[in-house]
Amino acid sequence: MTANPEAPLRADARRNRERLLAGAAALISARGPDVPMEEIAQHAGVGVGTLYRRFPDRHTLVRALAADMFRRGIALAEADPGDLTGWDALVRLVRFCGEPELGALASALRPWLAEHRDADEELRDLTMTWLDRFERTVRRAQDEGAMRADIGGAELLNLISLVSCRMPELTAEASRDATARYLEIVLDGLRA
Amino acid sequence: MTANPEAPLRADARRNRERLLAGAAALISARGPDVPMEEIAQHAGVGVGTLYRRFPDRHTLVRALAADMFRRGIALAEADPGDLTGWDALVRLVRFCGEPELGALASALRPWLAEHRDADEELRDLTMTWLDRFERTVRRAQDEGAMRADIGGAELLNLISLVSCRMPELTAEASRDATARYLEIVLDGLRA
DNA sequence: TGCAAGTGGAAGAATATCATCCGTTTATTG
DNA sequence: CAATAAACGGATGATATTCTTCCACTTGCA
Repeated sequence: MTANPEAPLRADARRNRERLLAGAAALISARGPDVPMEEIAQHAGVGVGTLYRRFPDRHTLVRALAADMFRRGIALAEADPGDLTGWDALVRLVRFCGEPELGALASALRPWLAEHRDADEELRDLTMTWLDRFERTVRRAQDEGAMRADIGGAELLNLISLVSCRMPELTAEASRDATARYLEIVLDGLRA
Repeated sequence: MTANPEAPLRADARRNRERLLAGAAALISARGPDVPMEEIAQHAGVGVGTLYRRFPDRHTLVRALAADMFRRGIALAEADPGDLTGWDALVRLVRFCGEPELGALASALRPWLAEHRDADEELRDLTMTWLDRFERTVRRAQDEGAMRADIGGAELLNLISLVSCRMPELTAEASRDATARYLEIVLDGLRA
């Protein structure tokens, strides 16, 4: 019990933590941030006790998911290979938002984020960084004249997140396919 | 107590019934089909007792909302003034789906409908009629060569409903405006 | 092999929602 | 203007759901 709070986790514990995060992301994408903690645990194949040891309450868990999501988006935006036009970089980014692990989760967390972002400095920072990276790409595409100028990055992001939501009445693959198709239409609508 | 179950309602009762339906539509659009019955009653300015007398359970209430919604959509599609091109008729229809009373409600009820439609003949009929009217317009626009041919009516309807959802973090008007803007982008993306 | 770290899941507490019931109020009718 | 049936409100007890803790048992690791 000398327990350093930052002590490295035992191997099995780390594995379970990953399973919990992945399972929670999938479940929350489909059913919103309020799915019972017990289901999240079951879905990850662990007991509730384990879930609560790793994430003392729902807020901590959801927060971790949101932070992860932003970091992946930011990383992708910053990994832009320099040889793309602004438009192509935007297409790349938008298509990536169609991936369930990013788009469907973002979609499910949108109301939760709107409510909790302001009270949490790290989340606020991540949001702003992500938005900034996205807007930068949008502006490049607009400056090239490839994209319509009457919509901003924040708004476009919102539209994408609406279209990327997991549709629970469809299978996971069908939902993902539908999202991809819808995003192509939106992209066509964005052309100048 | 000879009560004919079809007896005409007293004037105040009919008024309250309307208020309940309108309030429930708004509330459910914003927060889904599971909002507490008590809130629905409060929002309409009546007691729960009154709500339960008019709609013996939640299913009956939601069903009434859904049926109403379909009927309004069908009526609009059938009221198509003959002098429009297929494309213009489609635009008219899609824009109307942006109205909160139709689009946001449809959006909120989508999962509920997917689950309950099959067990309810009248709902199934209404769904099919509405879909048929919509598809007819879509096909007209496609036959004219004005609209891309790689998306069907059902799919387009689904896309519209995603974009038309009420965004609870925005005011009602802001949400409606955003939807309208998004629909214009989608419409541009639909052009052949 | 020893033991601290990790685990599962039963169980009690806390909360939220349902749905009924009945004393009171109101519209309607003659 | 009464008389009366219809409608109303909202307190209330029943139910269901979800949270969170706790501890006897298991397991990775030095």
